Amino acid sequence: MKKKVSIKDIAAHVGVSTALVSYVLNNKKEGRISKEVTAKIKQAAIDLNYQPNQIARSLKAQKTLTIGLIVADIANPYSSQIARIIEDEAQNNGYSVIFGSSDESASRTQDLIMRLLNRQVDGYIIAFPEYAEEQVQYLKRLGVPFVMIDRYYPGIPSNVVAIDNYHAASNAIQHLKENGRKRIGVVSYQTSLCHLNERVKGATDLLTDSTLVGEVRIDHIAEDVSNAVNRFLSEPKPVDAIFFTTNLLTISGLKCLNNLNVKIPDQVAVVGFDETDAFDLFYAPVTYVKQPMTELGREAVKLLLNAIENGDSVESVILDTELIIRQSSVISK
Amino acid sequence: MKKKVSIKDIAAHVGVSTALVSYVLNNKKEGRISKEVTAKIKQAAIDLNYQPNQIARSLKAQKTLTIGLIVADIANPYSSQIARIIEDEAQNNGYSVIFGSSDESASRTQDLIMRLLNRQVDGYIIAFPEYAEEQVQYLKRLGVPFVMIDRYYPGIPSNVVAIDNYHAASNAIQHLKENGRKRIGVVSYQTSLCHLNERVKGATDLLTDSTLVGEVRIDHIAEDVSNAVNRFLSEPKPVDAIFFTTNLLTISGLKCLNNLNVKIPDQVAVVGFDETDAFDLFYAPVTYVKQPMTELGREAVKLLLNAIENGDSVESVILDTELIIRQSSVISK
DNA sequence: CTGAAAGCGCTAACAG
DNA sequence: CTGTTAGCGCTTTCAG
Repeated sequence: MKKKVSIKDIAAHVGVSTALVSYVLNNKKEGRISKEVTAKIKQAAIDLNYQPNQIARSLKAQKTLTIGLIVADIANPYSSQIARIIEDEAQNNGYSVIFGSSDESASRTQDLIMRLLNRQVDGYIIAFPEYAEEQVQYLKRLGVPFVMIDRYYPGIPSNVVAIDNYHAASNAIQHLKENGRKRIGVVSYQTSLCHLNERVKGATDLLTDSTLVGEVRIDHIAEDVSNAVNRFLSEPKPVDAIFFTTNLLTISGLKCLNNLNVKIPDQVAVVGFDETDAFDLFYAPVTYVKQPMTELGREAVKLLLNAIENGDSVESVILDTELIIRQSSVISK
Repeated sequence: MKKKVSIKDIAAHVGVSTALVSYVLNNKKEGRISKEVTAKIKQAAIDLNYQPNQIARSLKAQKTLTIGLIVADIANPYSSQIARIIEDEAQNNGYSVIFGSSDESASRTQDLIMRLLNRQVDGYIIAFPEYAEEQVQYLKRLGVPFVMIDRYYPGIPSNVVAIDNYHAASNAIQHLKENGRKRIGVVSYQTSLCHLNERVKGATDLLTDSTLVGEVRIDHIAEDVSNAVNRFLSEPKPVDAIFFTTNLLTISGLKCLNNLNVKIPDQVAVVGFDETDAFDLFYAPVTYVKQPMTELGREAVKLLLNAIENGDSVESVILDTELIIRQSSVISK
C-alpha cells in the first residue's frame, strides 16, 4: 500500500506550516489567510490527492463520528432493514456505522460494547437481548450516549425508540374478533423481553381463554411452534385463528399449518408480525402488523445525535403500528 | 461522558512510565519486567477500569483492524446474510466491519470508498455495481487491499470470490429440460454486470429460442417482470417454464404468476435464484439455485486478510452452487 | 496574516 | 530490568 500524503507533505510542497494547511482545508479563519496561499494550498491538496486521516482527527478531537449498532442478527430482515435506514441517516450527518450481532446473548452484547468502546464510537444504538440490564447500567455509568431500539427495560429510564407493542397486538386481536373469530391462539417466545410480552398481554387481555398461548424457545423455533400449533388444533374446541408475535414465528407457523394442510383463512385465520415477501406470496396473503421502520431508524439516530451533543437527554419515542389486512384473516365468502 | 482512563493515568497511579504500562498490558518483553511491577500495573488497570484506545493505537500502528464492506443494499437478504458471515469471520481475526450500501451506483460506491479510506480501513470487501471499473482501478492504483465479492469484471485481475454463474444457470436449465420442459423463458436484469450475464448465457446456451429472454430495468422491477412474463405467456407457443436469475426477480415473478392465476408447476415450472423463506412457503415450494453463503463470506475475509498481510496476492475463488429441487419445477403426477 | 509548538493515547527504538 | 523520548496526523492556542 502506497504511503498516504499528509498535511505535512502539502505544507512542505507549498512551503508553509502545517497549521496553515489545516486552516485552509477546514475553511477556518475564513479570509484571514491570503488568497494566494489559500489557492496554492488547495491546489497542492488536489495535485497530491490529499485525503484527510480521520483517525488522527478522531484522536485529536476525541470524537470519531462513528456509531456502534448492535442488533440481534444483521441477517434477520428486521435488523438489516433498520440498519439500512440508520446507515443513511447517520451518513447524512457525517457518521459511519460499525455493526455487531449479539445473537440475543447478553455476554456477546457486553463483548461488542467493549469492542466498540475501544474503538471510541461516539454512541450506540442497541437492540438489547434478555437479561442485559447490567449492560444498560454499565453504559449509563460510563456516561456513553446510547439509545435502545425495539427492545426496552421498563425500570430503566433511557433513550428508547420502540413501537406500542400492546396496542399493536390488541388491534390485531380486535380485528380477528370483528371477523368472527372466537378461539384465538397466540404464539410468542418464552422470554422476559418486555416488547414481546407486551404483545402477548395486548392480545390476551382481549381473550378469555388464557391457555391458548404457546411459548417458543428461541433455539427450538420449528419444534415449539409446531407443538403449539398442534396443541391449539387438538383442543376440544380448536382455535379458529392464530396471532404470531414476530416475523420468524409467523413464517415457522405458516410452514407448520401448510404441513398440516390447514386451510387459511377458512379453518384458521392468521395475523403475523413484521413485513416480508413471504407474506405477499403466500396463497392467502398474510395480514400483519407493520412497523414504521423508517421512523424507527430515523428517530433512533436523531435521539442518539441529540444525546451525543447535549449529554444527558433522555427521551422515549413510542411509534404506532399499522395493521395491514389481507386475505389470511378475513371471512371468506 | 466521563473522561476515559489512559495508560498515563495508570502510569501515574503506579508511579512508573507509560512505556512500562504499555509493555505489561501488551505482554511484550515477557518476563523482562519485575513480577512486582507487572502485578501492580495489572491491578491498577483493573482498578481504574482501563480500556485501550484503539484509535490511538491505530494512528501509531497505521492499522485500524477495520474492514470496509460495501454492498448494494444491506437491507437485501443476500447482502445481510453475507454481512453476518463476514462479521463473524472478521471478529474471529480481531477485525471490525464498517458497512455501506451503494444502491448499485458507481458514484455512491466511490463516495463510500473515500469515506472508508479516510477512516483508514485496512481493506475492503466490495460487491461492485455496474460501470465501476474506474473505482476498481482507483483501488488498485492506491494499492489498498480489496476483494470483490459476488460481482467481478472479466478484464481486471483482482481478488475475487464468486460463484460459477454459468454452471449454476445451465444446471437449472438442464434440470427443467430433464423434467420435460420445452419452452423455457429467462428473466434477468438489463445490465452489464458480468455475473448476471453469465447466468443468462449459461441458460441460453442450452436454449434454442433466444427471444425468450426478458430484460428488467432495476428501477422498474415489478413492471418489467410483469411485461416479460406476459409476453412469454402470450407467445404463439407459450413458455412452460421460467428461470429467474435473482431473488428479487423470482419473488416479483411469482407474484406476477399468482396474479395471472398461472398454476405452478402444472402450467409453468419455476426455478429461482438464492434462498428465501418466501420460496419455502409458496404453495409449490420453489426450486432454486443455492449459493454457498458461508464459504463466500469466509473466503472473502480470508483473501482480504491475506492481501492485507502479504501485499500483492491476487486470487480468484469460484465456488459451486447447488440446485435445490422442489415442487415448482417437477413434473406433477 | 503566518507559524511554532503542544498534545490527543499509544508504541517502540534506544538509553541507561 | 526500567525509563526517556520521538512520533503517528491532525488541530488549535498563542505568539509573532
